[in-house]
Amino acid sequence: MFADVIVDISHEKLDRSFQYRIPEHLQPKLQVGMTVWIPFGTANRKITGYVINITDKAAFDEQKTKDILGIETGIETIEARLIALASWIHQQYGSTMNQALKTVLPVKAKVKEKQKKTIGLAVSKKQAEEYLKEAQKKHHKGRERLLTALLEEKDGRLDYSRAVKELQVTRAMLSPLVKAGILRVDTNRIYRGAFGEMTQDLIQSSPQNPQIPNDQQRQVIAGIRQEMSGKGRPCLIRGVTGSGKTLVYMELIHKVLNDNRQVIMLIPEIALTYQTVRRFYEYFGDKVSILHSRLSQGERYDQMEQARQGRVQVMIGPRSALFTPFPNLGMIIIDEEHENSYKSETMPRYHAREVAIQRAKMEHAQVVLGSATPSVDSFYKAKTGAYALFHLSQRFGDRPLPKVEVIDLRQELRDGNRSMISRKLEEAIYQRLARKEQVMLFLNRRGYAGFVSCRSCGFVAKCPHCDVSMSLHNHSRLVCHYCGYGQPAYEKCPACGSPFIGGFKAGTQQIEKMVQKMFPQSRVLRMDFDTTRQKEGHTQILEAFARKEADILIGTQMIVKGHDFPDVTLVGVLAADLSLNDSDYRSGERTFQLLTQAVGRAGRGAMPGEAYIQTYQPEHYSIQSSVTQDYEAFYEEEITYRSLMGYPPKAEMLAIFGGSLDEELLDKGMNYLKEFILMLDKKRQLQIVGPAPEVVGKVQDIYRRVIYVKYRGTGAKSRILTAVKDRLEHYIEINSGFRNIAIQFDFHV
DNA sequence: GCTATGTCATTC
DNA sequence: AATGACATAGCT
Repeated sequence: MFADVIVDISHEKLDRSFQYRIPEHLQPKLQVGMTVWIPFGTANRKITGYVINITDKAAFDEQKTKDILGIETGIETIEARLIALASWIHQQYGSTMNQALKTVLPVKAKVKEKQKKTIGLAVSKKQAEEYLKEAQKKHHKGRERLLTALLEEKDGRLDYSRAVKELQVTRAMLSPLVKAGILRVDTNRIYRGAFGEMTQDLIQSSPQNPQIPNDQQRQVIAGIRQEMSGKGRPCLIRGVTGSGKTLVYMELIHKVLNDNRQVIMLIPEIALTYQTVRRFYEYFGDKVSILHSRLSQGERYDQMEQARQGRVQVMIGPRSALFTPFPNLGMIIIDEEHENSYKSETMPRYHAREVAIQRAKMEHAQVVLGSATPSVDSFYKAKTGAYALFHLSQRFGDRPLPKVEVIDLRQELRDGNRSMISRKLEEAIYQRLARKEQVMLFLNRRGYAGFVSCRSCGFVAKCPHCDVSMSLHNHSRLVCHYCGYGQPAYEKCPACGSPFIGGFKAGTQQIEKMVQKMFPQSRVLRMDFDTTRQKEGHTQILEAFARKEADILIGTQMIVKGHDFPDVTLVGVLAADLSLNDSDYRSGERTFQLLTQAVGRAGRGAMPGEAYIQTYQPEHYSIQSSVTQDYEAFYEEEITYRSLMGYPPKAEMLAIFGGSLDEELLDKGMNYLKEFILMLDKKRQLQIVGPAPEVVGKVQDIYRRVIYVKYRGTGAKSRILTAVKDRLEHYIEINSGFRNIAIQFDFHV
């Protein structure tokens, strides 16, 4: 018998399985998913590996096949399923198997003591100085660098990895010195500190009487139960804000727990507030455990271990909670499923929603998605019957929606008001201040706002081929980040001739200054990256605002997610255009979601709320439908646009990112890739867009380019783009020209 | 011709 | 990632 083993060394060249013989005494015990000790390399050094397959067929020269040394115990069969999931992620998203394993098995960081290598002098300082002089005479530059550095250190020793990096010390220059007895290389183990303590105060809160679901909630619960015993499709709940999705989740969880199965509930990190957590503790007591980003590796492992041993049954947390090793997983809930924090931005670039659906399929569990503003992708799947769709339309206590008004900033300009705050909004803020109510001013900026627009008529410079906003480069050229199309910047608006055309600049700091000046007697808080840098800065500001230590809160995305402020009766969106004109085909979708959330912040308490949306494009459907809070209307417009332009979900799209220090090399490489895809695509089924500079074209001296490959038509049957990705990976591997280019793949389906 | 250093292929 | 084999530049 043989076992295919993945070695525990992260390097692309080792990112495949190696076959080992299973010694007879291990044959009854060894299973797929287990961790084993194996001899590796010419020196047969002892390392760990993961068994991903067991077979009786030799796939390698039997003469050279080595034996498995032993099984690493303490890691059970739940891992086997997770390793299978890692394998799916590896295939689907084109990461290395190791990267996939690392995301799926956080366990690995366990007690694995780190080894630290140091270089030290084996002779006295005086002698070392002699050697240094000798080295200088002989022009042994490497030795000179190393010896000088060692003599400068107090204790005469250097960190091995640092020496390699900073002094370019190589093995070749080190080994003769060690042999000659001048230097010594020592390895000593360093152990991790003890596990931190979990906050205990929550656990003390006693179970509360659960709320009773209303008719509509009961219907949804029954509907999902029915789907579970039938087709078991993923269920999407579209529930307007305040319709009580959480209660539905809790009831569903309760029923799954009764079947002796466990539940994973994903929520965006930012929504992981004390209130949410508390509510679950009150209902489920210590059956619930929470993962969050402030947990250390050890604490994280501790939580996972509790889940494995069945000491907790519900795991709540962000993306990474998806990989909780429950023995009998029954349900995965993804709240706020449209949030883009569910998308990983590092390899493997997986989407938690897709991985959740795959894991659920493999473990026969149910997926439940919930959102007030579902992603276009998910709603499309629900419309086409791939998902089951449910609605929650009744707001708690029949509270009315806030009154929403759109303010045309073009008109403001015509009337001579050139500030960022319209007269109407100014007036409304005055009223709230007088009534001692609170105001939130929202700047829906997202990263870079490099777009160009006309403040007089609302014209936005868009790419003629891709219909997304172009970005201004060096104040002189407009560039499309999808296809690379470029043109000189406008001096006058091509639509109305106005000279008021240019880049859009607006920062929270300027707004703060202006508001402070406009309302000198008011207390203003600002929340953005700068003010939340320090740990807990985030919650500190929100808590201060909740305690009414300020009248006006100014901020970006972070202020509109998840937090309830009962005394906020006015929300102002300062420039809806900022997210509307992201150079991305999803900017309309994101704007609708952000506006809906922002509007929902007004009037959460007893007093009715009001919202003002300022914009230069009042007629845009994303803005119009957020006024009426009409998701379906928005969806219909958006899906028409996606269909027309060939964007997901109406088409499949593969993004190929390239990064390199050498711009020329990068451009050459990316063009080669394009040629290669064209050559593969004999039937002309694919559309290749780019290469183009990424939105942020250069980061830390690394130039970045992107190519998009579109395939019109969707469905699991079409594995065309995956095939393209596999061929590209191979092509990149065998061509040495790509050695200094980092390539990443990302699917938009 | 020797030594220090760089580069490359190999790992079941 | 770590190792041994091989290549090459600069010295004696």
